[in-house]
Amino acid sequence: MKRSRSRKGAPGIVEVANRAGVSPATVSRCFNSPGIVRGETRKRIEQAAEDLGYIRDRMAGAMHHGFSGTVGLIVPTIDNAIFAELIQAFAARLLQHDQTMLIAAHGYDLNLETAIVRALLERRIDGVAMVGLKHNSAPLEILATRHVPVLAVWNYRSDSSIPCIGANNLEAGLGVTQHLLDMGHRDIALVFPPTDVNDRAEDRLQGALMALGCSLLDLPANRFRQAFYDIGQAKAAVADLLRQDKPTAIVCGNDVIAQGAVYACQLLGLRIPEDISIVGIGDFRGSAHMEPGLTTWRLPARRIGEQAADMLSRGMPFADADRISRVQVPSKLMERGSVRRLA
Amino acid sequence: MKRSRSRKGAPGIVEVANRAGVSPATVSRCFNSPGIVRGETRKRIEQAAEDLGYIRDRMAGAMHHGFSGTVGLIVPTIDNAIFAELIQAFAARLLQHDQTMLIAAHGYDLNLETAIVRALLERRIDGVAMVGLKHNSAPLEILATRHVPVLAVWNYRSDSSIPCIGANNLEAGLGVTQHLLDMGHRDIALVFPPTDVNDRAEDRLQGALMALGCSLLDLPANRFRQAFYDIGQAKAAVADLLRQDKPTAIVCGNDVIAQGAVYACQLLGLRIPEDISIVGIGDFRGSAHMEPGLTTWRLPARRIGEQAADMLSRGMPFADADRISRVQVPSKLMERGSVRRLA
DNA sequence: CTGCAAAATGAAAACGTTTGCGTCTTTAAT
DNA sequence: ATTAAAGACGCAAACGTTTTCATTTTGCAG
Repeated sequence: MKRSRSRKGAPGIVEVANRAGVSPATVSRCFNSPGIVRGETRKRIEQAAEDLGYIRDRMAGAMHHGFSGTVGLIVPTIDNAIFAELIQAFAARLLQHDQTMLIAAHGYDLNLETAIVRALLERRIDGVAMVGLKHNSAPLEILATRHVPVLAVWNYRSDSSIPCIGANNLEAGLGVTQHLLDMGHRDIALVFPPTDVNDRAEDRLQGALMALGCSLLDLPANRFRQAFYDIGQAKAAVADLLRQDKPTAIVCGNDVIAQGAVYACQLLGLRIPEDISIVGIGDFRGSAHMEPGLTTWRLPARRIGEQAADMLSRGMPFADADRISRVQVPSKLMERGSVRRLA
Repeated sequence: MKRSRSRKGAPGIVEVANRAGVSPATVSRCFNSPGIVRGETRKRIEQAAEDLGYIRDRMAGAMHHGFSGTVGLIVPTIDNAIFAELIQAFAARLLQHDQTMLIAAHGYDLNLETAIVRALLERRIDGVAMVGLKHNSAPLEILATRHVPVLAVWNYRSDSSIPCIGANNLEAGLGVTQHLLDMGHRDIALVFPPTDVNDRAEDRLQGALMALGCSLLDLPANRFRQAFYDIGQAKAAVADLLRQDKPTAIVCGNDVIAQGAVYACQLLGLRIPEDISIVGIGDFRGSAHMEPGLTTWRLPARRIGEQAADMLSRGMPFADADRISRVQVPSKLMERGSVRRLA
């Protein structure tokens, strides 16, 4: 039934060894610690490997020392501008470290994470990066049991229970809202996604409310809207918001929502920033080129991705029992044209 | 130096076997062909596996039958809306088949593909999907030698040399341009990326020229611009184009370029579609919600991704020497508001 | 030359599964 | 009840590396 793959044309380490006139052990050493084989021998081996088109089998190797050279990345979604830059940077940097990336998306369904973690573990990943600090305990426990390093990316909290690298999202929410206040805005609406499974949004919202000096409940009904990270949905939500009495500015949970907000304004014939100001969070690809350019909070996705890859590639001495390593990457306001200064 | 991972807490198949009072062989069978073990025995084994938190090691298994349960996906870029939907769909469907995805991007540098293919092969992928029909021979040969199934995704050509699944990009380029002609436009400009390493763009451009009934050389200097798939670059290119004598419509190589074109128009104060019409290709996430909605050619990314995953998961009997399977998925014009009918 | 430490290499035992080939039960047919 | 066929299961040999330990070679000082 299951026809076993005839690895006919694929030479193994022993074929290389034979051709080079050495033992398989030496060939293995030649690849893993080139320093300990004699120069001339190494030349011969490399030549033989080259001739035969040898490609090592890391799985076989992984059976011994347990390292597969592959790490996992778990994101809420790929189908979206949000994590694109992160994923790309992570993958690219990993490749430089001679590692590869196994990626999976759970679509903001944290329960799916358990299945995903299992699937990754079956492939013996050396470590895993997962977006966000909020996770079910099940997958975390499984990973802990196997001693697989876990790194939370994207968000930073000084009191996170797992190692993390990311920006301070509270600061982001606070920052953009404060900017609006600084520009003289007093009537500000908020458009955010549900925060129950999204700690990034949770922190941003909290930061925004902190700047506003009030709680969500204090907010007038028409100064808050919920929308997933989806342009169409955000557009609809904002359009609905704007059809009633308008605020002078809108804080969007991220740039995707901001994009939807911009479309909503265009739909209603409102000019930005003359009629209404908009700020986003994230500074995704393209946000700078919008008309007007979107004022937003820059989250250094590329840097986070690269550094996460570095951390996971190294011996990764983070989370050594008592000391959890937490890295906060700097983020900052990008002032562009979508905010108007009020008298 | 390299502290070997103490897989202390990780039970193997033999621990499960002991606890269930059977041999490892039976446990293995219980997972791979549940049908051939007695119901009562199976229950006991499953219980034991559950208790111990057993997670099978597919690498060990892969050493025998050669299948790792992982397939590769090679795309030009992740950092972009273009392939996001494809990647997401591919990964999600793969997960349903109990497979995982190893992904890598080459950034439109085909030479990098060889290194990527090697990296994937070292992990013993069961198959690989790569965007596009144009590839160097080196990676293709390595894959062929190893009998690893290859599937080109995204573009379709009836005469492709490797199995493929995708839309007919020539038809796409032809279709949007013809639509413009049908709407009365006669002065049309083209904005496309370099076509030397991008067969999708190549086909689209050819289709557009076909509709126009001329070659690229016949085109007036100010009716063609080159821009990579980057919003900022496209915006600049189109703005440059529009500052001189304006065409009545622009055909964009894809929706990313179209987005840049829209921003360029907004920058110059041109209204769409009153002052100028714009069409894209791709129908990416968000294109439908723009103001006005972008008229574009819908490439069913989700469907391509899912079907590609299905093909690669099955025994994949495509490319059986003489018979190369080529799947063309239907694509179509999405008429929205960015094109104006001319008198 | 001789002898010895250091360096280079080889032999073989892992690693955790799968699977072909037997053996021992069942079940069903006579 | 007897026997054959089918069904369950166990044994042990793979799979392609890495790594420990032992052995051989090399370099060098005496």
